[in-house]
Amino acid sequence: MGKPSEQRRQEIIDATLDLAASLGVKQVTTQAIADHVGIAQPTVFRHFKTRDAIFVAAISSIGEGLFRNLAAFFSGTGPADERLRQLVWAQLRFISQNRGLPRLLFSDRLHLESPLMKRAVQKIMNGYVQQVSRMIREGQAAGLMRESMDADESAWLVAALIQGLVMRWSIFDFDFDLVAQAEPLWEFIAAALLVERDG
Amino acid sequence: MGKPSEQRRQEIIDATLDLAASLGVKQVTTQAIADHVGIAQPTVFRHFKTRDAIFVAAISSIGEGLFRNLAAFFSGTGPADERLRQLVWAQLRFISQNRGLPRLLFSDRLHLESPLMKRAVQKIMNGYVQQVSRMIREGQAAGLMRESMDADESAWLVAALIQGLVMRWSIFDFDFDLVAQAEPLWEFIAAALLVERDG
DNA sequence: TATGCTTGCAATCGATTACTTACTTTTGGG
DNA sequence: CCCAAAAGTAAGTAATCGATTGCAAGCATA
Repeated sequence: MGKPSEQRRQEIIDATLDLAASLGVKQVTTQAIADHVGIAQPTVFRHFKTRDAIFVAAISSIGEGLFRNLAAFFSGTGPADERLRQLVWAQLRFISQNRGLPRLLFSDRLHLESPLMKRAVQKIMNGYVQQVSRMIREGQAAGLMRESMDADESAWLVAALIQGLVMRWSIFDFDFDLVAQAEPLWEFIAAALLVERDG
Repeated sequence: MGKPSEQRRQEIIDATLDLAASLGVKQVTTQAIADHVGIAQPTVFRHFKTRDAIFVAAISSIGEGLFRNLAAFFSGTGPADERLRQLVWAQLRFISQNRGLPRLLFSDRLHLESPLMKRAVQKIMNGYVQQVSRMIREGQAAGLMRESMDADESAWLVAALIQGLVMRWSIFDFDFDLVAQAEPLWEFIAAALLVERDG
């Protein structure tokens, strides 16, 4: 018997994300995954029923990683505006170190072929926006953020800003420092959401 | 001899965009294009050297359509803030009527397989951002927009907002009215960019 | 009418790839 | 120590798809 199944599953998921980051989703064939893990191609199907199931698991895995990375800011104790600011930085840091994420996000496999993958992403996005919306309402209650902005809509737009930025990063071949964009990004968000202080 | 080449080329491009909108990029096989146009599959290669060249032409075609649609707002004569506001509406209207665009934008073919397609998109994005940046500088000069915001960075972030919104639209299966999102989107942009008026 | 270019198609090639089958090896519990 | 179950593989299947080839038909020009 080879390695225990759970360990192999994770190896296959990691290989999938590695390969997606460096080669793109389409190049992540079951053969490529097998080579990367160091097993035979049919063995992949011992652990996942279909290729699609691998991608769904990979999305979930990276989504969990993201939430683990951001949990401290979602439920921290400091002022909401500062937590949101740090969240932006942490998120860009995480994405810049997990390039498989944009590759999966911007794949037609996700957008049309695989309803399961899409549902996994929808779940992650909904969870994310819910947390950010809560932070904004906290900020509003504390008098730090404008009451005039709708918290839910604003949370979606914060998510959209980051996704759009990541999309630009992907289209321009990862050729600028994503984390360095956190500053102008935060300036924009702050200008939109925070109440005006001093003049 | 059949139809003149230019006409066939456009038919092939239109078929590509139609099919991409309804089926996704991967499903746009040369056979599917041929069926949709009503010609044989090898005939497609009489008009385009490779499948990739079809997508590049399709991107360029839709990019030209976008600029034709937005040109009036880029170079209009009214106040910059009002023109930017109308630009947002016009752009969302255009995209909602050209669903092939998000399908192409969020395809792995674009993001990794086809450097030519990517370059075409980069060119469109650069042109778009340049125009928006110019509008923002106009608004700043007219005292309508905050001098504290960098025009170029802000223009990229406006583009990111729209792209992120469109991405959500695509991931959620086009199941909400994109144009209806123009209002909260503009509220966010206005809060970030415009100077505070009345209290 | 002869010539040459363009558009068109049927047939097919060559390569790729997800997945299956039939079989072997390894492991761990009783 | 045995043996059932899990993990592994080699070989093959079936289907897809981009691209090529060889040839026919139409139109323009000389």
